[in-house]
Parts: sequence; C-alpha cells; structure tokens
Amino acid sequence: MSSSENNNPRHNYDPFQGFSRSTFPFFDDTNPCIYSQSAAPTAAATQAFDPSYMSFIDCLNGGSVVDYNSFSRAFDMSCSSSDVVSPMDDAKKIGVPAENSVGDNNHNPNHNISENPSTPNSSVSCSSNEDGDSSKAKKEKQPEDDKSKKVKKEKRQKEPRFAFLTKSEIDNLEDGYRWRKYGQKAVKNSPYPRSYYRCTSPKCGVKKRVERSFQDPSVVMTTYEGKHNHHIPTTLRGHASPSMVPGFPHEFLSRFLPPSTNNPAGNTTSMHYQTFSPHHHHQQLQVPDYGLLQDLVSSFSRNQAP
DNA sequence: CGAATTTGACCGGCGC
DNA sequence: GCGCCGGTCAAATTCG
Repeated sequence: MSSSENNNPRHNYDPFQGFSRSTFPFFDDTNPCIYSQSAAPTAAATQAFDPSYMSFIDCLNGGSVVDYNSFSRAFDMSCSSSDVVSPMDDAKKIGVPAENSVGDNNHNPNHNISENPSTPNSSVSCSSNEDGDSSKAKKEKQPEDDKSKKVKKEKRQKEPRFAFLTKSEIDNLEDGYRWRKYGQKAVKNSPYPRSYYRCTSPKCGVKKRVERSFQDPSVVMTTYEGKHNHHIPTTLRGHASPSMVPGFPHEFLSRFLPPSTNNPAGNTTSMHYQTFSPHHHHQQLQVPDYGLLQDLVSSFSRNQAP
C-alpha cells in the first residue's frame, strides 16, 4: 500500500521531516538527534543508549539518536533483543529476502501462513490481512509446514518499536487512533498487567502494549509496534485537549506511527497526560533490562514530582 | 444486539 | 527435554 515510497519508509522516515526540531521543546536544535534511519549508523544507535552517553530521558529530551532498534534494545522488549532487526539490517537484508520476511510481525511463526508477502518490508501497516484478519490462521495452521519452520530459522523480524514513558493515570493513552484490546498478561516482577492492543483499522496491524510501572504506578510505558497505514480517525476528538501538555511529542510520535506518508492528523491527537519534562538529564542508563526501566521510571517520576 | 473487553488456554521461543 | 515466559487466540462476558 503505502509502499509507494521509493524506499522502505522505515528506513528513510524522518519524524522530523517538515518540522523544525524546535517545534518540540524537548528536542534541541543544537543536538540533532533524530536521523533518517537509512543513514543511521548502527554505531550511533548503539551509542544512543550507551550508559555513559545519555539517559533515556536525555534521549527524549533531544540528546539522542533515536531509532526503533535502539529503543527496542533499550527496553529489551522481551521478545526480541536477540534478533531485533535494525532498520539497517533491513536495508542490508543479508541473506534474508526483505520481501516477505515471514513471521516478522508477531513472533508467532504460525502466522506465516497468513502473512502477506506482498509487502516488502514496508512495515506492518502494509500487511492488510495480518493480525486482525488473519489471526485465526494461527490455530488452524497446517500441521506440517516445514517451510514455516525453515523460515522460523531465519531471522524473525520485528516491527519497528517505539516506547515511551508517560506519567498518567490512564493506562490506555489517547493517541488519536482506535485500539482494540486483545490480551492482557501479568508481567513478571510487576503487579501490574500488560495490555495488548491492536489498531482497529482493518488494514492496519499496528500494535501497542501498555504497562504500568510497579515502581511508580503513575508511570505508564507504552510501546508501539509497527506503523499505521492510515490516518488518525477523525471521529476522535478533533482538537487538542486543553489539558494537553505543550511539548509532548504526540506530533512527533504520530510521525512514527503513521505510514511513511506524512500524517496530517498529527496535531489532532488529544492526550491527557503529563509528559516528559525537557529539564531532566541526569539519569544514567544502566542495562537494557527491566531494571533499567525501573530506574528510568524512578528517575522520571522523581523528576516529574511536583 | 453489535462491539469491545475479559480471561483462561494455547503456542513458540528461550534458558537451564 | 522441560519449564518458564511473552504473546495471541477466542469464547464468554460486559458494555453502550
């Protein structure tokens, strides 16, 4: 669908394109931090979360190189740290046909059969029948699909992920899109469950996970996976809420979430939660694990404290 | 009554 | 090989 892009949008997508970086107070023009992923050196990505380099908060505040992969690594989204496919990897596609990277989206290999191979690595949004529609395939998978096994051996690719922390009492933060909850799981080491949502748009397989920090229950971590291939539904509040905190990267986020085409609705989202303050810079990243998250959360909530 | 959510079961990956 | 865990499914239930 939107893969009309000359290249994989995921690679070239610059969330800041068209925006002055100064549009977002939490990013600093003097510290260009978002780069086109096609140009993103892996090293830079690595550096982005080098403990000695900066914090996550810094990251959001503008000190960082932000790419899906580094986020993904930083948060160590359980399923993937080992084989997170960096955008670069995608670009290189060593050995693995970019097209049809089967089973990439959900790491459920059984989805293979329903995977839509027609959308070359153009992210989840393009696989019209994945997830939502095709989900049934899972349980009715062909018993012996060696193929899928083989494929399984190949690197399963993850959709680009973008995670962020917000201080909110609402779990499911409003981001302008419509989500349907399809699961909830207890999180290890946390009393708070993790909720799984899927974009309700029929052609969109974007998912998001929401979980609350047990260290600071006021902090919610939201992880988006994939990019929307549609615009933000206009049925949702069309105007920014008065309570929307200026400077929250919702526009920025909306640039990640929608397909490669610019999302004109970026300013129509309504968010009712506090956001990162652009003033905190001192948290050091430790290790990309849950503990790290907790550290971040601690720091975040500390800094957010009135 | 249709849509959305809840929730237990199921499945695959991974570490031991 | 086994058990744990994360992620998903889908029937049941709740909601609007």
